[in-house]
Amino acid sequence: MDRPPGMVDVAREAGVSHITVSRVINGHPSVRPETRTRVEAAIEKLGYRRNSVARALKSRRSSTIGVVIVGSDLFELPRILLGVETAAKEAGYWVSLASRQGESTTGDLVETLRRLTDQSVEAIAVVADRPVAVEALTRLAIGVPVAVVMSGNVPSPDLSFVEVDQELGARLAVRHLLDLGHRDIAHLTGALRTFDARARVEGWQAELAAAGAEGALLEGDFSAESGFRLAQELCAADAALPTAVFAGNDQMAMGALAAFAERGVRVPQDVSVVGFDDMKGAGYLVPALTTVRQDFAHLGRSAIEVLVRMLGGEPAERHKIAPGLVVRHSTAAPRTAS
Amino acid sequence: MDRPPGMVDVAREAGVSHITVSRVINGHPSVRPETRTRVEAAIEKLGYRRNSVARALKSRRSSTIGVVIVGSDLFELPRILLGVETAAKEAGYWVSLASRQGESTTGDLVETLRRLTDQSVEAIAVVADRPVAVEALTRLAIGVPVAVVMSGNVPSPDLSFVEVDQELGARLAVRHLLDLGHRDIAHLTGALRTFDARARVEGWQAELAAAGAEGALLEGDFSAESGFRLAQELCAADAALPTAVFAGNDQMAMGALAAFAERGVRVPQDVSVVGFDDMKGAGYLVPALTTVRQDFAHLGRSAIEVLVRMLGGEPAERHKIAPGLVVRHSTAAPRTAS
DNA sequence: CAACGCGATGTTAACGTTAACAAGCTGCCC
DNA sequence: GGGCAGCTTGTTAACGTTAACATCGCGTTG
Repeated sequence: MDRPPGMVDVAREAGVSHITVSRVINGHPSVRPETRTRVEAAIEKLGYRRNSVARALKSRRSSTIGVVIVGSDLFELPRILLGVETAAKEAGYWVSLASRQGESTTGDLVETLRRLTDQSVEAIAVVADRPVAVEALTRLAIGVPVAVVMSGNVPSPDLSFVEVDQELGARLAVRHLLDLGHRDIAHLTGALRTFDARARVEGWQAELAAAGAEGALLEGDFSAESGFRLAQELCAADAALPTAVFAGNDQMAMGALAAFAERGVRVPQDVSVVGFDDMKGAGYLVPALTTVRQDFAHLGRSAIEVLVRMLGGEPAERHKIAPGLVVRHSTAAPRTAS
Repeated sequence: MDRPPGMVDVAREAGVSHITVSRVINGHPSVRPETRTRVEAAIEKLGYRRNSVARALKSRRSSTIGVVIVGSDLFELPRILLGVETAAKEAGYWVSLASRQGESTTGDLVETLRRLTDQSVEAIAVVADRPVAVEALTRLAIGVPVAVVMSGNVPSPDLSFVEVDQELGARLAVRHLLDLGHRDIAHLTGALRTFDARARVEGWQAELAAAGAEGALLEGDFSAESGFRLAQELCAADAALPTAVFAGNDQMAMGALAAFAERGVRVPQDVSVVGFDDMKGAGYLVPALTTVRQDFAHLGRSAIEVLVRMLGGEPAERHKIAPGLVVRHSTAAPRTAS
C-alpha cells in the first residue's frame, strides 16, 4: 500500500463499515462504546488521519479562513497575524494567506478574493490600510462572511469591522499634551491614503479645536525618513518651533527625534514628542518615547471571533478597540508658558 | 440553482461533455479551437470557477505550501512572510499558515506538521529560530519536501536550509570595528537558545581571535531592555569600558544607546556600537546605527523556490544568503589608540 | 480501397469523505 | 407473544474533479 490509509482501511481492520469509522471520528453519539474502542485501536494501529480535502469536498466546509493583506505599510502585521492564527486554531480553523502588495487596483483585489473563495474558504479577514480596498469590498457580493481589520467608517451592513480607535488614540495623545500646557501642537501625518493616518489627523484637529489650541499639519508617509524631514522643516521655518509634535507613528517620531537631536533642539525641554503604535523598543529611544499603544494581537483575535460568530449566523459587528496612552519621557510642560 | 456551477453545467451550456471543459481549463492541447471558444464563452456566461477542493482530492495536488512559524522573537517575520507569499503565488501555490508560539515541545511541532499534512499541503517551510525545532524535524519522516528558514548547521540530507549567513554578518561587523582600530569589543548576545544568537557569537569570537583582540561576552535576549541593562552593567563595571560594543540585534543596540546616553557616554566618540538586522528606522536612531542588513524578503522567496525545485524532484539544497554591512554614524575610531 | 494513425471528444470510474435512508437487533409494553 | 421504539450499524449515493480507456471521424498511405 503506497498511499495513506482511508476510512475503508480502518473499517476493514476494525471489522466494521467505513461509515462507523466516520461516526467515531465525528463523535456521533450512537456508537457502542465497545465498537468505538475497536475503531480507535484500528485508527491508532494504521496511523489513520482524516483526509480534510475529501471532507471539505463533501461537507462544503473547508475549516479554513482566508486572510488578505492589502498594503505593506503595516509594521505591526506579525502581531495581528499571530492573533489571527492563534484564535483561528482555537476555533478549529486554518488560515490561508493571500497578499496584495503595491498599488492594488480594485480588479486585483477582486481576483485575490476570488482565488480565496475558489479555495472554499468559509470566511475572509481583510487586513487593509487603505480606504480604496474597503470601498471595493462593499461593492462585492463575496458569499462568505468578511471582516475588515484596521479600517472602518465605511457604511456596509454585511461587513464586520474590527479596528483600534485611531481617533481616540490621537485625542489621548493630544489631550496629554494639552494637559501639560501646550497650545501649539504640530502634527506630522502618516500616509494620508490610509485610514489610520486620516483618523489620527481628525482626532488631533478635534481635540485641538475643543481646547482652542492650534498647530501646523505636515504631511508625511509613516517612514522615519519623513519624520526626520518634516521635523527639519519645522526647525528651518521662520516661525517659532511648536512646543509639541504629535507624530503619525513611532517611526516618524523616531525620525523627528533624530532631526531635533541634530539641530540641538532638546526633547522634551524645548519640544515634546508623542508617537503612535508603541513599537518594540519605543521605551528605549532617547528620550523614551511617549506614545499610544495599540493591541494588535487583540485585533487579530477579535477579527476571527467575529467571523466565527458570523459563521454561526450572527449579523455583522463593529468593534472599536480602545488604545492606551503610554507616558514616558519625551513629553513635558512647555518651557515658557506664553 | 443555489450552488455554484460545476463543469457539468458549463458542459451543458456549451453542448459538450464535462471532460472537454476540464481539458479546456487545463490547457490540454487536443481541443478544437472552435470548441475551446465555445467552452470559454460558457464559462464566462455562467461565471464558472474551478473547485480547487475537488481538484485537490482527485489529483492529490492541493497547490498549497504550509508555513510553520516557531517562536515569536522573529521581529522581521512580516518581510519573510511577504517574500514567501509573493513567491508562492508566482509559482501557483497557496500559503497555509500554522504557528507555534511559546515553548514548543517536539510533540507540539509534530502535531502542527501533522495538521498541515492532513490538509494535503505539498511542501512545508518551517521558519524557526530555535535549534530544538530543527532537531525534531530531522527525526521526522514528513513525506513532503521541507525547507527550514533562518537556521542551519544541522546535518540532515532530506531537509533544505535557507538562511542568512549570521556568522559572516557578525564577522563583517567585528572586522569593521577592528579596521577602525578597536581592540576591545564586547558582545551583547541575543537569546542563546536561538541559532542566530549563537552564530553571531561564533563569528564575533572567530574574528576577534583572528585579530588577536578581545572582549567581554554579556548574555541578553534580543530585547531592547536587555541591551539597556547589559550596557549599564558595562558602565558600572570597575574595568574600563570597551571601546566598542557589538549588539545581538538592533533592538539591543537601541537599548545600549539609551543606556550610554543616560550615563553620558558618547557614541561613537567614547564607544562604538554596531547592531544587527537593519530594522526599520535604524538610520534614524541617535546616532544613526551602523548595522548588518539581512534581506528577509529574499529569504522567504528563496525558501519557496527551493521547495518548488524539490517538488520537481531535485534534492535538498542549502543556501546561505550573504548579509551586508551598513555603516552609519554609531562607529568611529577609538579615541585613544592604546 | 482498406487499413492505419491521430486528433478530438466522450464514457466510466475513481479520489475519500459525509448525508440520507434502510435494516437489524434489543428490550419493553400491552 | 407480537409490535413498536430506539439504538446501532450498514448500504447507497453523492460532492466536482481528473485519469484511463473507448470511440468517432477524417486524412493519409501502401
